[in-house]
Amino acid sequence: MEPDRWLGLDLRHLIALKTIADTGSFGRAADRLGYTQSAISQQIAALERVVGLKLIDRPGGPRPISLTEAGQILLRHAEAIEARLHAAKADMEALSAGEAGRLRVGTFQSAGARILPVLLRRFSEAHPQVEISLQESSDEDDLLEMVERGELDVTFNTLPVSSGPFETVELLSDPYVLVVPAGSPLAAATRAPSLKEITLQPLIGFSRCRAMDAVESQLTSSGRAPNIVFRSDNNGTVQGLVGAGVGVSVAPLLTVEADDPSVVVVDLAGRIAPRVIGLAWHRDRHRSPAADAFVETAIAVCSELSAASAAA
Amino acid sequence: MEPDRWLGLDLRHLIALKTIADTGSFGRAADRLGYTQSAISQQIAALERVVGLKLIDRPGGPRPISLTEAGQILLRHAEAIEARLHAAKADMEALSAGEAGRLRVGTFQSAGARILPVLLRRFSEAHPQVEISLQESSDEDDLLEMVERGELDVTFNTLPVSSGPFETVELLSDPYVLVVPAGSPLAAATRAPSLKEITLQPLIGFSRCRAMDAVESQLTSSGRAPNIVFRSDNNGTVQGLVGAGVGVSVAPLLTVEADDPSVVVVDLAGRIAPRVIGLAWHRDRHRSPAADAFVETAIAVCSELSAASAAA
DNA sequence: AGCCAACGATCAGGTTCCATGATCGAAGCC
DNA sequence: GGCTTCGATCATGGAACCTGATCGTTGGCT
Repeated sequence: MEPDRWLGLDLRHLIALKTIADTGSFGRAADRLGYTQSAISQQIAALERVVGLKLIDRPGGPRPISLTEAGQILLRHAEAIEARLHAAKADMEALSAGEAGRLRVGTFQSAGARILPVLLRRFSEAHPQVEISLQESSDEDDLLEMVERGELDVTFNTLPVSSGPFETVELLSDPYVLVVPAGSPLAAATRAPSLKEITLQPLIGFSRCRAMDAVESQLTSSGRAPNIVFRSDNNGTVQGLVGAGVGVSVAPLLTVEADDPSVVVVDLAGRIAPRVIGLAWHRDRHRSPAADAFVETAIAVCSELSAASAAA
Repeated sequence: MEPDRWLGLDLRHLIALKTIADTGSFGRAADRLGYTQSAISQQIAALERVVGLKLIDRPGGPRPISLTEAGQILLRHAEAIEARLHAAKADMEALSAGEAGRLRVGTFQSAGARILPVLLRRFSEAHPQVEISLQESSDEDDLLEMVERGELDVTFNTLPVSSGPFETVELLSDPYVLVVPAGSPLAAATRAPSLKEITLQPLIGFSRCRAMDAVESQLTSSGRAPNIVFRSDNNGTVQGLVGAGVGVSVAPLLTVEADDPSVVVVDLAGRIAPRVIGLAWHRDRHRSPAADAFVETAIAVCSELSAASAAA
């Protein structure tokens, strides 16, 4: 049996290829990786011998290098192998931490505000030895990238998630409502405002994210782009500006403080598709018993939250 | 920036882990890989230092070794990384072959008999420089494994395919029919026989495969297991035995030689779900222009076959 | 044309790690 | 106790990675 030279391939050579592609030069890749340019040159030469193809065009002199087609194709594989290695590393670290280990959870504000308090209390009662660490971002795709790099074990996200090595479970549907200042003509209306009517108002929006883009896309399909006058990451800020009369807001129901007398919440009667909140984790990773339990608890909590809001 | 010791991980060490798991001992893994037992011992020790966990329990003396939980989890990652490397290797080899290269296609008999002649003629007229190499198997999952290992570029298969890193496209629906001996009472019946009636007959079956299992499962759901008296890989054999009066056969329409006067083809009126034939390829692999063209041509050919059989 | 800068390739040599072959330690069996 | 089976460890040679110096190519400027 002849040894397969591919098995002798050095993972560091794949990382060198990736860093060259990223930085655009052998020298800058060497700086970033803490090698000399000579080492990088030799690594790529070794990789080319394994692969049997030229991976990088070197025109000579000060002209910039470029990846060949083979180089570009191999780069995709290199990135996937690196990601898989991150997943393996994350699994080993989680196992090292053991049953009393940490569960690293990603969250964004509106999911955090309503689901997490109940969920964390319920979960911690059942698993007091498990430490939860939370990472918040206003960008769901940021959280997914962290899951992919093994930096988070599980994250809240809006579904469907961006494509990638993820598995998800749906937790709840969160309908969009129109938040208007108390005393606004829209507050007294007896029917849901049309999308076009909403676009005629100054709009207080949330920071750009996949869910927000979907809302704005739906508003735009009414024939007029929404007039966003302000964006914030912060639920309270958005609602405060509405109450102060600066504008109205299309907001997920979960983000709205219902007791606030300065605003009125107007049902949109399904004119905007509801936001679906779920949990996502890395498809390739081993699921620890703690992660399993966290997901199960989240499903139960949100089922109760949904039932409670259907009864109200 | 501290170098990540995971990047120094040697792929051969992952393969050692996999082979130990497979063979159940360091010594046999060494034999299989062409190393000494000492090398294997040191490879696993090095891997355990990288990972930070014990991967294999060595009870000592002649007692068998076993993988720890960490070992089992890492094994899954090792297998995925190896598969990805195979995909990369296959892509590089395909690129080496260039535009005039080979396209390795997997097929099974019934797809082969009816689709391939037209398809190959059409494709070769349009791409005379591309050499097609065919690999036939009666087991669709066998073909999928070869796609996964990079040994095939694309394969015919019944959909949906087994889970794995595949992408598929649907080509056509192939209804199951009952093939009975000419002169059989079932040949003269004016309505489609029930599944139970079919299970009362001696049945000539095809070799076990996912599609065949699905048929047998549907027959069994009528309350009685099918009475399989003979199995064959070969369409002609099956039909010959039916014509000789040995039994009847539930066969995909595409496999049936319609001109044979010794048998009668009975429509089953949808009592058995039709077999869906498609093409599958490796999700992680680069798709060559030749592979793209082959898929497009297959779609066109099968669209015409379906239209022709709807008109007949 | 000569000089300089930017860039990657190659060389010589030191260090690290992989693999072999021999030996040791553990455990079961007769 | 002796033998067998099995993996660990040791000593050593060879291969490959990495550094630092030098070489070759190219473009731009004077």
